[in-house]
Amino acid sequence: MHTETNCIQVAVMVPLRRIFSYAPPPDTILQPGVRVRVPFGRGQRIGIVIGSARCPADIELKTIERILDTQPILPIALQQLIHFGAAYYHHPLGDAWATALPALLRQGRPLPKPTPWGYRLSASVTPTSPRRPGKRQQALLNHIAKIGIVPASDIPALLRHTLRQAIQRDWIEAVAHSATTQQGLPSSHHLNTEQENAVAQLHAARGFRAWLLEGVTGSGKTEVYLEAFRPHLESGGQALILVPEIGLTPQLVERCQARFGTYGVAALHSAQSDGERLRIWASAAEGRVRIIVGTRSALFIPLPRLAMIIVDEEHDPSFKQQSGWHYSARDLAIQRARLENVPIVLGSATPSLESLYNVQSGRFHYLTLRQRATGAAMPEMTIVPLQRQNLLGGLSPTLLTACRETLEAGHQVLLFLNRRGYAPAVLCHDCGHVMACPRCSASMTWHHRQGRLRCHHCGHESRWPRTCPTCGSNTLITAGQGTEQLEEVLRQHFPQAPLWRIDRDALHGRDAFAAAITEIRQDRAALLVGTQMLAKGHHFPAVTLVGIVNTDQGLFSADFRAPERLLQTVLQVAGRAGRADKAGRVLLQTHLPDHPLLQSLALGDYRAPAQALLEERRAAGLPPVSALALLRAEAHQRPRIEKFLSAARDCAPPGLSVSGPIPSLMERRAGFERAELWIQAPNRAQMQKQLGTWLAAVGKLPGAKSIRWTLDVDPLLLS
DNA sequence: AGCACGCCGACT
DNA sequence: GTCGGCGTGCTC
Repeated sequence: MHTETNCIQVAVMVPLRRIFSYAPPPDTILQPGVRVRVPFGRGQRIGIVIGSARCPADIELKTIERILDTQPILPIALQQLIHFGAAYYHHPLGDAWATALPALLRQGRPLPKPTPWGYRLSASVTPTSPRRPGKRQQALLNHIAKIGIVPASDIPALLRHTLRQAIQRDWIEAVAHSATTQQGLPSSHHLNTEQENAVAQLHAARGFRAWLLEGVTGSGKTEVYLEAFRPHLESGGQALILVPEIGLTPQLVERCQARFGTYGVAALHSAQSDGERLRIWASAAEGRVRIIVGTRSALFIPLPRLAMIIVDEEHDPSFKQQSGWHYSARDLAIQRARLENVPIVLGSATPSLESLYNVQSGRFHYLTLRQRATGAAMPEMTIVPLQRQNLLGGLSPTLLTACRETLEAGHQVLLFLNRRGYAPAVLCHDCGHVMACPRCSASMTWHHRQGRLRCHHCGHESRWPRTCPTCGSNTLITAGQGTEQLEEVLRQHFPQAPLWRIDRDALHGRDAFAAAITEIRQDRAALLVGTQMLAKGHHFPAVTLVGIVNTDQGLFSADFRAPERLLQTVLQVAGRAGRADKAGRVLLQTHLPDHPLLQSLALGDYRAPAQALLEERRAAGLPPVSALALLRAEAHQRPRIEKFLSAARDCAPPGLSVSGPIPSLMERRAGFERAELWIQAPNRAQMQKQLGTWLAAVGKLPGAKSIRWTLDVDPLLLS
């Protein structure tokens, strides 16, 4: 005779692929999605109630220590999204929950009390406080007087103290909820026919539907997003915009604010403090903020009246989390849209091959903007062959001449080089020994200003070696160019031209970047040198010449996605340039002028070369045509990872094609030897179905505990 | 992930 | 003779 009792299943916030059962506290009802504090090991942990089950009464269970929420912390659709994402990427559920929640909630802190929707000037004509407003308070009062009712979300964290004082002194009063019937401001631009068509189709959408909005740079995609929101916002809905990096798209936030500020607009990103993020999170959950612009993690923000999701620059690899839970915010956003039954728009000038493939297979609907809304012509692309040219710091005479002409015409030049530092390598001129990182299989980068050799992969630093460690020679030289060297060469060559270097080393913090952008916008002749940072978000109207300094970097990478990224990066950088009255041109420096990809790219079109790459992927059986996952392993001794991965390969189910172990692209990183298995399947569904049971077996393999291993489903960057 | 238990090298 | 290295095992 077996007796059974009720037990509560809890996803504990530890990276363990299992659920734990607890005895419920007496006289309680626990809904799924409620946070609990549970005894775990010799300490306590936060967990999420997943459900309840019948357990044999003779198993001794610990009891839930404390219930932290009266209501589920996330609505059911988001709970389902986390469960789907944990299952799809085969990540421990508790850890997926931990990733999805703001830090303070993950730590068990209470939800903040609902704050007022907004503030207005107090009705009392004679303030009870005898004190006069201070400088800051007066500024705040003036601001509120001008706007009428200011949403709480529009008041910067800096002014919260000022605000609290002003409320205490009865100058300002809280408004409980959006009593405003205000509408967004009308669009300041007329939409062109293409934009109108796109907006009309989006307005007509009901329920879930995924769109790819392919619009050349400058075609006014943002305008389409904003106008697509309008009716939803007017009927009380909320919108979510995901962007790759918020620091690079402040204009998007500003434009939302300018047009729909009365509805409540907030940005969510990692530069904010935990407290700030939680406040914004809570105000979105309460419906006080109606538009959220955020990076990857904003995907999980609760929006009770969600009406539409946008993923801007959907091709950008930063939507894929590279550590911990390896999820793609873009792909999960589609799942969220499906679960919440709302339309989703993926926008890009250079869509990912994944999205193009989804359009071709009918999963996505397609919208296109071919004209630049500004009326500016697309820049003209020219291939600059480098063979047998005299290069000055990696710059050809053709590019230097073009720079001079552009500066003399009073315009700006943008030189793109995706390499920080002075030189990517230092080597011995006598014996060829390369100064390598002792902990990684990579060369050390020379940083001239700091006078340090630095490894860009693990942060290891050393000084310039006095002599070659192999042959003792003292003739050590740099090889190759980075942005720091480009800056030096250009300053010598064009001493009177203002020069801006835009990379992570030259600019510390968001403010430095914003300040540089403001200066650059001053519209005088100048040289801009930069990395990836220059390629995203900002438009530089005075730039009429773009130089791609090292095009070939993207042609030699062992990452099968490198050509796709090269294509996207070049066209994105090219799109930064020019405006209606100043035609732009782009020079592509290459040692392979006849390369078909470059030939095709030089026509300035994305679709033809992208389609060619897609056909190559199809022929090679690579994503997006098939499904791919990587089982990566790291350990100090190479034989151990090889033994582990071989054993894993040998227990794989027949439905998965597993190859390897092969050394990772970077064989050693931060002192760890690295290798991987490539797992391929005809499609994602089949992959997903078979990975689960296999992974359970892999976890039980000898060595599985002493080797660091991770599964990356739909890997985006090989490393 | 933490944290404890458990066997082999250089130190008070 | 101990302190401590990290291999392995467990967490309801």
